[in-house]
Amino acid sequence: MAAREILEKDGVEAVSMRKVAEAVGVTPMAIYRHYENREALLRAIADTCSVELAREWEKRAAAAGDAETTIMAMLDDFLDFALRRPRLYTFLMTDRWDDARRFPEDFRDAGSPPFSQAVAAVAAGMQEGTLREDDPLEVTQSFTAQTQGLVQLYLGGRIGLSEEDFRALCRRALQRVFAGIRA
Amino acid sequence: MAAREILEKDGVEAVSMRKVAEAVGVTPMAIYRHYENREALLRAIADTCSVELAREWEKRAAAAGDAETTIMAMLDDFLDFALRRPRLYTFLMTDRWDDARRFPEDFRDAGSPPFSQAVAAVAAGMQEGTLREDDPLEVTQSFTAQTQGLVQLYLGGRIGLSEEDFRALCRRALQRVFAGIRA
DNA sequence: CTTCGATGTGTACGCTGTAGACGTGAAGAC
DNA sequence: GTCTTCACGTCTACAGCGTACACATCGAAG
Repeated sequence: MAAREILEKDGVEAVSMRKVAEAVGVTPMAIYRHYENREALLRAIADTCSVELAREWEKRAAAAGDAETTIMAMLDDFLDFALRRPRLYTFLMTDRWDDARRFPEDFRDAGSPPFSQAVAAVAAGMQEGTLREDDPLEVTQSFTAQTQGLVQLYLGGRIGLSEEDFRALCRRALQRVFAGIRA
Repeated sequence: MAAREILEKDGVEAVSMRKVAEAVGVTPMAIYRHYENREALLRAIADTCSVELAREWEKRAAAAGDAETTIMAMLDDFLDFALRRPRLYTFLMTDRWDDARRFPEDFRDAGSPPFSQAVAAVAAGMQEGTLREDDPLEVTQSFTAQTQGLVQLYLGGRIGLSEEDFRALCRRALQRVFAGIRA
């Protein structure tokens, strides 16, 4: 998939049928034999990447430790992805999808693998008593949304910190969710 | 500013020089006498809207109550804006700006009025003892990022809830930040 | 009256997604 | 062997985009 390389390098808006066609060595219209339109092409890329990403993350899911430790490790994985492949991240996470996976239904089962793993960690934490009894799905979403918000700000150029400082900021923010901010 | 109406109705990508020109009753190139290019035009819209928004929010800033109450009220204001004018919200908050305001420097002073008000509320909460002593800026960012993340998911069609349910979800998420999730 | 700057128009170029007509070669039916 | 079909590709064309550039208009200042 040559289109995916263009995407990772220059962002979605750079993925034009003509450029993809040239990269593949074919005329632009030939692509339409395989994808209904540009949107469908982009979606195919998104699906492929999601699966890949899920497989990457699954490997480290079986780490030992309590829920908080596991979740902190997941944060690092997530930031690795977001900061090393920002174009792909933006494409997968923040661009508008008309039929994207939806919370809560699609996340109940294996809809979004990384998210499911986080939910599992949270549920385990509640079982082992290190996390307060609550809806695991919502709790997970509470802090994943926070990280996504921070990453979005960072990638949007709105946080003037070095990558390292930003990662530390994310960790502190997440820790506040664990600890609460109320006195 | 006719461009702004197009933006609110159909989103940034619908704001073309030709459409704006037609709406104003002028040829596309005439716009270039007033704005260097499309980017500059968009930025002018963004600036105007930011100022308007800041003025709207300032009105309700002088509410009584403790920090938590004040912040919860601000959440409602924020969601009002995000849900009633989603195109404008996305444009102002999530689209990439090359020289957007940056955290933390630009937010230290009056860089972002609504954000500053939230920071003030947090600082007040720490002073009055209802919030744990911490960096007010970072604490504020911790929960504003969460809300922005949730809104982004919602506007991206990734949360299949009614507006009312979504608002409730945001409130619960924010309350978890106050209380913490740790047992 | 002339000059000048601000403001507009008209035309054109290169980019985009994609519709529609056409070619072409391999697979299966008779 | 011939004929049909179909997947796959090309070529051309159109409407839309941002915008560079040349030119027109017009009120004010000299």
